[in-house]
Amino acid sequence: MSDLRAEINKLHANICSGLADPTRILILYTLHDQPHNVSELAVSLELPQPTVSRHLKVLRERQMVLAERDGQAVLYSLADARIIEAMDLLRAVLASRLQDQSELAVSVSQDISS
Amino acid sequence: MSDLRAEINKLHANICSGLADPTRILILYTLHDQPHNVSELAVSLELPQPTVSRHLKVLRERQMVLAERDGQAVLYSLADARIIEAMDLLRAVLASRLQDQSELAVSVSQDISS
DNA sequence: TAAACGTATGTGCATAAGCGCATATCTCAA
DNA sequence: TTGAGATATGCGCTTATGCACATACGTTTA
Repeated sequence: MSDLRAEINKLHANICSGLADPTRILILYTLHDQPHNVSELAVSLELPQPTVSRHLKVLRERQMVLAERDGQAVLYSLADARIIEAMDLLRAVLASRLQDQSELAVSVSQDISS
Repeated sequence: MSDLRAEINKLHANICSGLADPTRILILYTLHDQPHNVSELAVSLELPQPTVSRHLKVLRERQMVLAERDGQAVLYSLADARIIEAMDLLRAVLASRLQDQSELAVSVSQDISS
């Protein structure tokens, strides 16, 4: 494989690792609703402010969110709505998986009781 | 937030962490072309067989690939094409980002030379 | 300029991830 | 049933990630 492709895959993996945390997923969906500053997020997500700030740093470094100063606060917003689209697709994959499993569970319990 | 939502976000993050590695991205795109067994992947990706096997385990645990025995070999295939759709969307996000940066680079160099 | 507010980061710690190597396990054929 | 091929895993190591706490930094207002 070419070095260029390898480099692109690294960047791609880097974006994906931005998604690979439940708190950051929550932050991204929250910012998709509307922009928020750090302390708003900390309150509504019931997390310590430094924790939120650190997660936002991860997302900012990957340019998945935009940061804009607003007085003493910093307003964060989603950088690209396609990130949400991608997450929704993965949620759909997850939903199918869970449905398969629950159907399997039902058929197993029917099998046991017959 | 409800515990259920938190649990779903954990599962969601778990799937995303399956994508958060350049080698696994490569494997997923390769399996999207067509199913392959482990040693085929190891040869074509130029990686040690144990490395490929371990990455496949990660993907298998998350039910992102399917494994089917085929004689002595194990044939792996992509479990859900929407995984590729999601990755393509994230690649598009990445492409936009890189394009913005290159445009910025051009405008900076024009600015310097003027 | 000092105090107050909002945000970011340094530090220490615990846990998880990735890799290379050797080796165990499974499957088929002789 | 033994050997060869294909796949999976145990082990040791290094690096990366997430968190809590304290604290530093930046901005506004008094």
